[in-house]
Amino acid sequence: MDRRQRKTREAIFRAFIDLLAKKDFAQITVGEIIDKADIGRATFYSHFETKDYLLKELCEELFCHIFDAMHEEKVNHKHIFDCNAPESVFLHLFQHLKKNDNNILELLSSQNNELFLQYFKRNLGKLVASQLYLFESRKSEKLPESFWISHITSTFVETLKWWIDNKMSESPETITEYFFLAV
Amino acid sequence: MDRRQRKTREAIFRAFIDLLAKKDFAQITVGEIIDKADIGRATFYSHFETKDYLLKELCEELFCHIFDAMHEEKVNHKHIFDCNAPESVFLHLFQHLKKNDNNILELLSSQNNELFLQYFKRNLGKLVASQLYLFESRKSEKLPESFWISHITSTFVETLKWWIDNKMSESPETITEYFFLAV
DNA sequence: ATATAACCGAACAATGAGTTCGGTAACATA
DNA sequence: TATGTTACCGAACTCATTGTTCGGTTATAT
Repeated sequence: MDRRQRKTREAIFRAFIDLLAKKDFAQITVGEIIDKADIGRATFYSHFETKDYLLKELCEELFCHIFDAMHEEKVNHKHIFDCNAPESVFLHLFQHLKKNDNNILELLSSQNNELFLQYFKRNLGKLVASQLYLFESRKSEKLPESFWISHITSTFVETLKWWIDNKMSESPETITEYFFLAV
Repeated sequence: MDRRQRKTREAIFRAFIDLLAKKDFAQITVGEIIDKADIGRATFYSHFETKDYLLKELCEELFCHIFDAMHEEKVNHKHIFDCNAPESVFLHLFQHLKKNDNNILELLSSQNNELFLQYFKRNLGKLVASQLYLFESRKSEKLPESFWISHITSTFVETLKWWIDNKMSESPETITEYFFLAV
């Protein structure tokens, strides 16, 4: 990819995340983004069809970043998905989220987290569904599978929200414990 | 209240709910609302400061409607909040929601339910907090109270969402059972 | 060295938000 | 029934924002 394209794209994302930390998505204008990113108007529209697509691509990038990083750690340490420690997948997720590599936390500030978390939930659901055997219990037998998957996924996201609202003061280990107690 | 004011207000709400059933809140314009409601532009703005306030007032009205109706039933039948049947509060909520008196279900269609449910959750949280003793269990001892309240509230809302997505084909009794199994 | 592709910037039309104002009709009160 | 008040109409208006266009300029790849 052309270095110019890459720099422009990064400048837009940076400006966008900065603005998201301050105000709601709906209130952010394209004018503000291009001013902060210091690029021309036409350039913005040559990169992103609309403001909504910008958000969508940002969410995708963050999401991939989290799961790719998780995947790498998995390969290096080789102790994830250990059947004796089913909670390790989620522990790693919480750990990675706390690292806040790409200012993810700013995106997750209470105003806009709904947007990313919705996206997050849709994809996390697939992971949960594929790892459902980890959650077998007395409860799961009495509930429809789709309800059960949806409940686990939602509980993860709600746990994450609670953690963020609490300034992430607890350790990832503690949060993982809360998650498995709740679910 | 002046009959003219009441009629105008109702026409606006009606048009707004109709539109919400078809498209996302962000895509609805004031122009569409006043066309459908068949009123003047200035009239709209004399009733509602902005489109956002219209949504806020609609949510408040729906929310009050649900809880007021619940309150009446409570007075008439006198068997809610029976300590032997802690689930009855939530059963009544599910029952009332299924009745769909004011086209609530259209507002809760998957596109926009996030908005109302957020509002719903904020207020339901207070109810849960005041009735927390109903949920005492092995789990609750090990979790911070604020986490526990937030989890119960979220699980209720997520259960409701799942029910709506499933066309509300289950009975309120079954859903109440699912809710108490999950939480 | 040269062709290509990205960027600039300035202008443009189109849309929607929210306001203003003079005229009309419905309401409450006496 | 007469009168003053208040809500509504409708049409025009300003303003902010969106998304597009185009000719000129600069960075990049080969």
